[in-house]
Amino acid sequence: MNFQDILEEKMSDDPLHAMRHSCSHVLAQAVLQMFPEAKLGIGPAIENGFYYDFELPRTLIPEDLPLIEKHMRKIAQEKQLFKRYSKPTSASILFLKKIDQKYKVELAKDLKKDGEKELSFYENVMPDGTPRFVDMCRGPHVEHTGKVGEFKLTHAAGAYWRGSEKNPMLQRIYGVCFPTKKELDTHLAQLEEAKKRDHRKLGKELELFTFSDNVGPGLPLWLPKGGILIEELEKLTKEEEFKAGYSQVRTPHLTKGKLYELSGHLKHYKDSMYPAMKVDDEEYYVKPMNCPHHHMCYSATPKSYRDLPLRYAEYGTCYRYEDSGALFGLMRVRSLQMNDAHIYCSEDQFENEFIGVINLYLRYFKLFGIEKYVMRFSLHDPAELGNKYVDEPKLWIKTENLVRKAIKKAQVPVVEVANEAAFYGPKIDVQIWSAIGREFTLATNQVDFAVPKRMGLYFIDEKGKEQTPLVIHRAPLGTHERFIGFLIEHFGGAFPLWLAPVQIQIIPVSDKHLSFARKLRDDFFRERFRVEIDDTKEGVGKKIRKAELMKIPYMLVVGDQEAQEKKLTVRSYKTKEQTKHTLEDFIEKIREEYSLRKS
RNA sequence: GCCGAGAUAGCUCAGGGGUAGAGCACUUCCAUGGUAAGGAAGGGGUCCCGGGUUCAAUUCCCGGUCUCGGCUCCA
Repeated sequence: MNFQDILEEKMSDDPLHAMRHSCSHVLAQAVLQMFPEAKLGIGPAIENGFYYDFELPRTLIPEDLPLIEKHMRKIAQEKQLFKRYSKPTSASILFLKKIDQKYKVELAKDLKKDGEKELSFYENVMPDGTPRFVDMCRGPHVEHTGKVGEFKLTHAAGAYWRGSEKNPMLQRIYGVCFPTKKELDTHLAQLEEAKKRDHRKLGKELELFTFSDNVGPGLPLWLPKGGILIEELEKLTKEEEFKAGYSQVRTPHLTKGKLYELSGHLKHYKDSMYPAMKVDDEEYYVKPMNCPHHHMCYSATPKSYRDLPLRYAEYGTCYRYEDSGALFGLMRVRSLQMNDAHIYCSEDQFENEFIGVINLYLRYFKLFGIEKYVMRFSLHDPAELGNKYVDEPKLWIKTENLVRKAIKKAQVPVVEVANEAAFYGPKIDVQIWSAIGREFTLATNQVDFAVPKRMGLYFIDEKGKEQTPLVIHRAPLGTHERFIGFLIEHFGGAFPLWLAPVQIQIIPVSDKHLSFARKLRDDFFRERFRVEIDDTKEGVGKKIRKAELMKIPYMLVVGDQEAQEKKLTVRSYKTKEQTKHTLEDFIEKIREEYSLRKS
């Protein structure tokens, strides 16, 4: 269950919800007018609009959508009443029989099986009583089709019936819907704005990363400017982890398959791993995760309870063979560098450690100004024990309660969601949305009560007895790929000074001022600032424009004036204002701005 | 992986069964400039790849690759 579904549940008593859902009925009716043999799937309201799934005699083409919209507008004008019945009227039965709605029949049977006593039907009838459309539906609906608001069909796409890839694929039509034209237009304009922030577009424009057909899908190549983002993030996390008592380990990208047989990953993960390579009669894999490697670091030497908690961190590079259709810019890739760490602790230490991790998350999010996220407490599903999850029913409950207690103590709001856990334990996932509205897990904080035991990890307790440690897997900054993808959109490409690949652009007024510019650049280099000189033979205006497009925080125009006055003319990307500073003052100012990172 | 759409210059895109187009970028020359595009000239293409149809395919058809919109899956 993703946040979209959660939202939908929350929305169901919202008047907007009834309007959008009613709009989906209008869509269904319109589609039936165009394709009388269409089979209806489901048509819920979603955030900002609605969709409806259909089985159609032919594939929709983009030109179909305006035609369907036209039918919809006519239906809206007709002000057909929405009438609720606990069973379909005779007119509706006729209607239903004629079109043999097999998906609706399947739904009705399942609802009955689930103990739903009474199904409800919504009929659309003309003001004179002529029936036009009927749908089995829980409702609620607006009074008549004239009240379905302002809508626009946005796109069509395939979608499995009832979300299962075992089922046939239906055609889904998406639309947006708002009470007024103005709100609709505002929303559409916002979508356009969001496209400008799309990390795939900005990543290209700002020369942060690229993909190459010669390298492969989902394998991003970080260009120098993107490399700086990576360097800066790693600097930050290493400082934070140092302060929080982590130590850094380094592990190879490869391992014998044996390791994953031992850990249990092979059973649960094989499909999303690159296939094994055979070397010296041994199967080797590229690692899809770092945990088993770290566990081998743990077990390298005997551990005492005095050693715990032990925190092993590594920006580990992993490879996952994700479905080709799932790849999406930097947000879903096949090679990823994870802000990983594993905390080995006793049960008594667990709560403190877990809360420590949550607080680290919150500190990072505050630093980046990340406000729109949801913490999802991902639980197991008892029905999937022994299959998707390790078969330890009692340990699941126990561990989930441990986490629940820690969450309560940390006072962070979470949404509990079943059947989202890792195979080895419950987790807290931080859900965020990309500029175009797709949901992703940005960061994750997991508890593992199973793998350490399987792999024979232990420590000697106070009584000299062997005990299995709990392991917390944590990745507050997720992976470089997804986190930077998110940051690009979050900042719209205009990074704060400490992250900006180029912090200062020096703009000489003419060639005469190049040597002055170079001397200045060296002054900034000494202070470890990232500076570039625009030494092209362009006018100042053009150079400013280029620096603005690259969203560089500070631009220094240097010419005769600056040389004479011994002052710098500074243009700020943020304020677009020009100010004058001595070199010393300016360095002091940007140093201060830099220090905000540490707050 | 599944359903659908797309791929033309470094980038953004137009075009179309018979010498391939624009803007920006790039190179050179002129201009030596003051806060979002100075002027001129020039170079640049396997029209994604492989097959088929055709006198002729970048264009039409089939297959593949990659990207995109979704579904499924997931950091």
